[in-house]
Amino acid sequence: MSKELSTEEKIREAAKRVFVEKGFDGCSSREIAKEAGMNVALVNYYFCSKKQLFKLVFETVMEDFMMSTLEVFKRDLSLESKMRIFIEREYEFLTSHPDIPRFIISELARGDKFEFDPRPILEKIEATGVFEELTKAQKQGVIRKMDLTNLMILISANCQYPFVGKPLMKHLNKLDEDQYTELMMLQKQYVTEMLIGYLFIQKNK
Amino acid sequence: MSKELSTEEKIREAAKRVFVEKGFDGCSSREIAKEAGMNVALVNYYFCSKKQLFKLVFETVMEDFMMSTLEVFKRDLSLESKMRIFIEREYEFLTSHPDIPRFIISELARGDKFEFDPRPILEKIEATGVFEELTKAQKQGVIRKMDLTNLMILISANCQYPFVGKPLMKHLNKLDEDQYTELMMLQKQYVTEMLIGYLFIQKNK
DNA sequence: ACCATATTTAAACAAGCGTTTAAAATTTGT
DNA sequence: ACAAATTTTAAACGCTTGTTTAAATATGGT
Repeated sequence: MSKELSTEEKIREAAKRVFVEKGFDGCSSREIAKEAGMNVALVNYYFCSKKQLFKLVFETVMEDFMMSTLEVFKRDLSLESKMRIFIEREYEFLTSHPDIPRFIISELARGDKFEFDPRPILEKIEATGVFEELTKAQKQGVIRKMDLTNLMILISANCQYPFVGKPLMKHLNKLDEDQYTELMMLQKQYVTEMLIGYLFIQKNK
Repeated sequence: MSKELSTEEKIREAAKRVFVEKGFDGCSSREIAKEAGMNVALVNYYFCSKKQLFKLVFETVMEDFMMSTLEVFKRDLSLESKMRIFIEREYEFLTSHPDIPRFIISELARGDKFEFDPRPILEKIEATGVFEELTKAQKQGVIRKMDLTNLMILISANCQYPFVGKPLMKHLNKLDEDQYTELMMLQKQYVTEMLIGYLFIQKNK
């Protein structure tokens, strides 16, 4: 049982659910308190302000999101295997948390709401060794040479967009949840094949 | 001069700017009125309510966004040319309106705020003949066979994500506006090459 | 058992929200 | 030029917002 949550934790978890679903502007302190089954004043008692609670939630969501998939680059595998597993994990994570990247992007877009310092998360990403590995692979002619930012966008686009753009695609194609999940299974395969095919340089000239 | 805008038009244009930038929940009627240089009461005088003004703005933004690029499919060109021009136009449009897809997706995600009927826009899309052309090309073995929704997501991902995810990428890579624009030029080329290479079936076995 | 501390509560605060009102100003038709 | 209709205004409406207060309750150490 996960009943043994403290008041502070209950509020944090409720806030995560509500913030991710509705955004900072789209919900009230009272709604978060209600979701946690607590009094409104407790939000400020434990977290000082709605803004500060949000900042805390945002940072943990951001870290969960980035780290859940990048771990694979610490493993001892070929780059191609890592890439395949990374995409697999990304789709796995996003299937159960499809609204997280949209949340992160939307909130970062209105950055004046809180000051987000990307350095801690950047250091953790760098600690996985992704960047060195990719740079090395480029020098060795294993993968296509391009700015790592372009490469990152290419991969993120094909992993995240199918979930970020889900509301749009569901509206235009009138799909229910099951149909969309099925589409994502296929999408993952197409994306993997396309990205691997494009990024990795074929040896047999 | 574009000074000859009526009060109604001034409010509509101001609302578009503010809504797209901050979202429905992120702004007030008073902010829109101020942006238009008008009295608050005029918003409701001309548009009945904030919600109705939003609905109107959303529909026009949606149509502009979808139609600005799909027109190319009405032209008499090879499918590959159309695809290349489509991607070109998409990057062109999104370079000057980078926040529009994020706006559309974010607002659709919280769909209980207004009832959006996708049928009018869908009919216009179908009138361009894209779907028939793609289906025909699949039957003839010109392009890879897959559900058109998967195909649409594949293309949208690689065109829209670089702009939708701009806040995230700018934060993680500490890029200024000029650097990002430059990256998008390159991104467009990679994406075009990758998509054409993957989707179109090579003839020389 | 008691007291100090920590937690939780209901109530209230000013400020901002979307919207309405009714009067003022302007435009229009004749 | 005048009256009717339209447009614009300032002010107010009731309600919700984030936050604070002070009293009530629960907890823990001695």
